[in-house]
Parts: sequence; structure tokens; C-alpha cells
Amino acid sequence: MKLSTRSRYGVRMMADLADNYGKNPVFLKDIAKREDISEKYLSIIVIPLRSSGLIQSTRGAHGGYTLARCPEEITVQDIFDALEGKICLVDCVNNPNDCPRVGICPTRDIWSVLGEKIRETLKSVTLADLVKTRREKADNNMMSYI
Amino acid sequence: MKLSTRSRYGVRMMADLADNYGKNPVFLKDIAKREDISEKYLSIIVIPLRSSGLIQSTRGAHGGYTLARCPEEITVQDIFDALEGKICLVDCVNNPNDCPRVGICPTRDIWSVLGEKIRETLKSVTLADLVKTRREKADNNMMSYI
DNA sequence: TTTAATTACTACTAAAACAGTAGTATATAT
DNA sequence: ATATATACTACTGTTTTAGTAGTAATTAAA
Repeated sequence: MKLSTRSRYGVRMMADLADNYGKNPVFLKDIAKREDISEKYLSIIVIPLRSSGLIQSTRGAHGGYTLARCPEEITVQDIFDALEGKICLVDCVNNPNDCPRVGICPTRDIWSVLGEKIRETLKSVTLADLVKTRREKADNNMMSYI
Repeated sequence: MKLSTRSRYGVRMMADLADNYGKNPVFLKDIAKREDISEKYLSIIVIPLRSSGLIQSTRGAHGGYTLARCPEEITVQDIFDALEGKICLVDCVNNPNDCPRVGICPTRDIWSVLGEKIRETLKSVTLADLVKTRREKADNNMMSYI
């Protein structure tokens, strides 16, 4: 079980946008530079984030991206939904009819519960939380130089 | 995020063994038939289960597999450990030195927490639990015929 | 109205992971 | 001896991942 770079980069991108919330639109180029991610790759990842309504874009010179809602109202779960589709560990959880063993299988329930726990956890973290820890970490780094 | 068939089949196989705990060793052939999984494939999956000490095997005619401990003392987490290695959603959680951004990255903490939640959940389910739900489901199926 | 800067979109590709299959070797009860 | 099991190694087709490449469309500003 590994997280895809797609999801991880997506969350980092969103955290970056959250850190710049309330300011001018942010260029993909700058996010890519700050987060050390290929701009081309980010330009693919950004599409589902936009089409799912989490961010807004402005084209052309002085364009860029901004969060569509405030950081408090966007959870990591929202980002996963946009980038991975509904997290579903096993098909039979969402499509019981696909598997003839559903009625007797004792393991299906675990995957269902586990998926729910994951969603729950991801839902409990907002972009505002991420910004907060990012700034705390930045402060700590500053302090270590003094 | 999908679970691999490897892990899922492994858990089903272990649940099957748990259901036969205390009896004679179980043939892979029979597990494969009952669980509707390729015997050849199971024969690969079974190896790490054995080498990690979760099951014992007897070779030759009248051979087969048995649980090495009682069903109450084997968790789904144990099975994942054997089949997937320690669940690690992102490398930087276990190997902080691999990523230069560890000191400032606000997302790493989430992956760490999420991994812990997953482990916690998987650890809370024992093979005995699985056997119990399996038998309950079997009973329900019986009832529906009356 | 041209130009530079930016997002939007489509297609392609190399590498890795996944899900198995095939075949042989080894052990053991009868 | 033989039939029946596990043990082990190597191979293979498919899918997913992690990108790259190139072009089109849009817009602010000179």
C-alpha cells in the first residue's frame, strides 16, 4: 500500500495554494518550484482539482490558481476524492453484485471498515491545519539558526 | 488505493485455516477450491506466511498447512506484515533522511498518522473474529432456505 | 494589435507493480 | 516404488504509475 505521487503532489499543491490564500492567483510554475515537482506533471494533476471545484483558474498572463473555498473548508479527503475517485480498497465493497461470495465472505467487512477509517482520518485534516503546521515548522527552522 | 489480491487472498486463506484450526493440516488444493483462488497463485502467497511464522507446513502425502498460533492470537495486521512488509504509505515516514523536505513538509505528518490508523484497524481484527462472522453468515444463509 | 505569459488539452512512453502461469525439485505416507 | 503434497525458481502478459512532449487557447500589457 503506497500512496501515489499523484495524490501526494496534489495535497502538497493544495497546501501551497492554501498558504497563499487571499492573495493573487498563484502560478503553477511557482508551485512547481517551491514544491520541487515537475511543472508538466503538476499541470496534469491540477485538472481534476479544478473540475471537481476545489480550485479556480485564470488563464493568460497574470493567470494562475486560487482555492475555491477557504482552507478551513477543504479537507485532505476532498483532494483524494478529486484525484483518486472515491477511495475503494476492494470493488466488492461498492459493487456487492460483482462477487458471488459476498454473502459468505468474512473479509469484505474488514475492507469496508478500513476504508471508512481512512476516509474518516483524511476528512479530519483541513488545509488550514496543513498551513498551520507548515508555518510552525518554518518557525522552528528559523529558530534553529539563532 | 486498492488492496492487492496478494493481501486479500492471503487473509482469506488464513481465515480458511482458522476455520479448520485444531483439525488435520489443510491442503492448499482444498483452500484454493473453497476460496475460489488459483492454487498455483496461492502456493506463492503461502510462502511468506510460512517464513514469517504464521503458519506451519507439512510436506508430502497427507501434508498441508496449519496455523502456528491460535486464531485469537493472529491479527489481520500480522498477515499484512507478512505479505506486504511493514505498511508504509510514503517512504519519507520510515526514512526521513531520503527527503530533504522533511523539516518543512506539512503533509508527511498526515501520512504518518494515516498509516498508524490503518495498522490500528487491522490490528483490531483477529482470525477468531473472521471465523465468527464467517459462521454467522453461513447460519444466516441456512436460515434463508427455511 | 502584437507579444509574452499563462492555463488547457491530447497523446505518447518508459518503468514498475500486479496477477498470475509453468515447470521442476523435494519430501513423505502408504 | 508411487502417489500426493509442499518448495522453489523463472517467466509472462496486463495494468498502473509517473511522467514527457507538443500544441491550442486565453489574456494582460506594451
